[in-house]
Amino acid sequence: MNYWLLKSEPESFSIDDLAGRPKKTTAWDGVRNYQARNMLRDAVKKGDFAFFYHSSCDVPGIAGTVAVVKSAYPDETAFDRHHHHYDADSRPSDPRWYVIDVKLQRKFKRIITLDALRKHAGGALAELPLLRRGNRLSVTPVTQKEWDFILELE
DNA sequence: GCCAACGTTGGC
DNA sequence: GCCAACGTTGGC
Repeated sequence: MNYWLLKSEPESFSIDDLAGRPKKTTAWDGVRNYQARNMLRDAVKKGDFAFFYHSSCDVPGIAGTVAVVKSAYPDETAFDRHHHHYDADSRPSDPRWYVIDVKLQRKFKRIITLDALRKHAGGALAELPLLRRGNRLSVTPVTQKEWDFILELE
């Protein structure tokens, strides 16, 4: 079992949007970066957990946790020519992009802000990819120790 | 809106 | 394979 951090811009999809979905579950679609795709496809598995991170917003930070309820399968938004995430080079016979299904586990009472996380950039969270310079990946791994530590910050 | 830090594209 | 130009991410 592994832990992850998933980024989303709350203006397009927030933790409250997830809470409003049937069964509080959604396909995590729209990942269009190969490194992130590889992790989604090959490493993230049903039974894993992930932080739901709000990026590019007033208060960037971790808004809650989700459970991975389905391992990778093809991202159908890539096949829909009218969809914002359409990719003509991804075909059903040879899909290029993948999704996982996630279910809301817990929304934090208060967001664990990027600022709060940064306070530990020299210590317990020194290796957290999110805090590394220039990090832009929307799917990154979190160790068990980091996971436990961050939960204590709520 | 700015800009750093990437990733991708395409000419050569 | 190199690398300049361009696009995207995301914090500020």
